[in-house]
Amino acid sequence: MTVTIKDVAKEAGVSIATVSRIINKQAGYGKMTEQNVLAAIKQLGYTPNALARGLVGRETKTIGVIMPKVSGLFSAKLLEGIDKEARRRGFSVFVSHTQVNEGHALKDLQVFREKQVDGVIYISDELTPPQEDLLMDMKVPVILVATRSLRMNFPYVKVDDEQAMYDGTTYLIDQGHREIAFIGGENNDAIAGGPRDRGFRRAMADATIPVNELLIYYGNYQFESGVDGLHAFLASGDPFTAVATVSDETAIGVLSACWTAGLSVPEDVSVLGYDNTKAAVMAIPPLTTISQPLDAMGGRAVEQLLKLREHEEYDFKQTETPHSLSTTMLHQLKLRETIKRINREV
Amino acid sequence: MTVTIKDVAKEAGVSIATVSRIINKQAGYGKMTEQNVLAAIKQLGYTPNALARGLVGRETKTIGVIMPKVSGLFSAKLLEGIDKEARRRGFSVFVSHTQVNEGHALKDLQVFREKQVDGVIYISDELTPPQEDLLMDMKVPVILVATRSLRMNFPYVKVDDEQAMYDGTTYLIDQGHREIAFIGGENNDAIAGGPRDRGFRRAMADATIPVNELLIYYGNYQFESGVDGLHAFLASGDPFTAVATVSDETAIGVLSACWTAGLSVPEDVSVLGYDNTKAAVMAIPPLTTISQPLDAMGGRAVEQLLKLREHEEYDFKQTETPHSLSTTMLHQLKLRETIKRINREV
DNA sequence: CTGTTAGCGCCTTCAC
DNA sequence: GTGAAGGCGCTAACAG
Repeated sequence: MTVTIKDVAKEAGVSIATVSRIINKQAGYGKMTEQNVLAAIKQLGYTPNALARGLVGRETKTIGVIMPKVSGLFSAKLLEGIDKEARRRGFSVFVSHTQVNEGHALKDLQVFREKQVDGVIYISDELTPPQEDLLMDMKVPVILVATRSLRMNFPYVKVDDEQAMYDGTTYLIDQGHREIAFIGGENNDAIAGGPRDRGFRRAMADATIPVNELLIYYGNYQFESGVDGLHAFLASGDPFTAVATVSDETAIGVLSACWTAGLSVPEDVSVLGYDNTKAAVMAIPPLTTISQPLDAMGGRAVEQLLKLREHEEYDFKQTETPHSLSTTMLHQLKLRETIKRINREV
Repeated sequence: MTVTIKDVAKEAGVSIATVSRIINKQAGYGKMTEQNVLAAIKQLGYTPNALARGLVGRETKTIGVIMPKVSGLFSAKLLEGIDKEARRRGFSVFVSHTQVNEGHALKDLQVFREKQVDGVIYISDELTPPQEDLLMDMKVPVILVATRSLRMNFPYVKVDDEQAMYDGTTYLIDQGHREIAFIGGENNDAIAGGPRDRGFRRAMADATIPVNELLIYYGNYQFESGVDGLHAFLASGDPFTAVATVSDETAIGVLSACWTAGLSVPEDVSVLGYDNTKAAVMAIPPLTTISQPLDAMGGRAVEQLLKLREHEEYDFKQTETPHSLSTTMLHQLKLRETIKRINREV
């Protein structure tokens, strides 16, 4: 049915071993035979079978990516970086857009294992113990992006979330804001939510501004969290001049809710985002946000992943220090138009 | 190194055939042996090797998806539908977010072929002849989403773009608008751009409103097209009260440019989007748009794909009528807040 | 009910 | 330089 290496061999009048060598550009054959074989290949329309190749060769040139379906834009940007670098290196990418359900990620990892991916990139969610165990069991390189593992020492690629949030909040304070509301991450998770929460609080503390717990809301990084958060703040009756958030989408939710409530941004309330996805530039007004170099992070992730693979390092037992291949990328405050300076009368 | 079916067989004291049967839930073995084998599997931590399986079984339980990196939100919604249905049926999804470059899609198809995907879903872009040829050559089922092939008879899943745009435009007209600008698709492509362009023009014609070519702009479905388009219209000096677009992102670009220009929506200008992605609800003001049931379309695509596979129909020569598995989904006008009624004085 | 035996398409020693 | 042969892990007929 389908044309195989054997057909090519016959057509070219050589053995399959020779064909294999030529396909894989290994040395050991004459210029002439090469011509013949190449001709036969073209003539027959031969395509190598990656399954057979992977079966014997023990590499599939495939890397698996697990990412929660948080924000389309967040994923897109990250994926872009991953995809580009993977492609450059001749790898394909299997993405599992883990849906709502928590169980899926584990199942997807299992599928990755069965499909023999050469490595996995795990994005932005907290790893559960079963996942960690499975990952260790798979004996493949693993890179975490925008997240960390508490129990294992998987190398990660991320920004310093606490510092980033600290810087963002400090900027707000420097602009004269004192009553600052904050919309945090899911259950204030230990991974991204926790550090950002701490960053916010530390900045407030350093400026000796007490934080008003009524102006703190924990959401899930989505648009809805932004609108719900703003409503909660409004309902509290306590005044605030700014709201800092943990994602652009959430910030846009705030923008939207403000608009609905007749509050104008930044005149009535300033808003700070996080991520610097395309949504930030599309927002009205354009969103001032803490920028994560998402595409670079994606590229870096595959780079480190392959490095890990070269070293055949598939063991990630917990240690004191972070894995040597871990990378902390630089965040940056991206000034746009949602934060206004407040002149306080003394 | 890795544990195989053979190890399990030895551990359980049976033959590999029996193990295989049990794994695949085929009939023919005793309760007892099943217990033993299952125990051995668990004990050894055995996982089937999908490559070996695919090599012999001639199915990989994998479907390949090609989609241009147009809009993160557009893709996300569609992918959600695809992913969910595929998962439900035990399939994995390989997505190729075809980047900027046109050459990539063909290369990715080639990779799909080598990896022996069981079918491919091709989204939202015009197929090039080489792609069509390759697809035919691959002998796998193919479904087109939000696009069509001119030369081949691949079944598609889409909305009636012309009618949808006609309806949207007509709505604008019914609301009293006459000077309506239009931002179309890339080069006015034959696939989505063409029909939408025609739909717009037909609606105008039916209302006996001449279209002002200065108020027509062809972009690429992105945010930037919206801002550029609006600027072009403004520069023309000709008055307009509404702008119809071919994507939500473009519409949001218009919103943004209006905001910058000090025009308020919908008071000064009404705006119509297309797609009804999440961006539409996040927009300020929330965007009135033509809704494509993206998630349903995605689900439908895999459904039809697998149906094709059952029938072993891999031949898509051009015919008079569309393929019987083609589906036209219903579009719908999603009224929100970017279109205002105009009362014209007579 | 269960084991034996062929391959699936390819790569990789090992001879020649 | 090139060919023959032995698997990679698994499924699918055949035999029992």
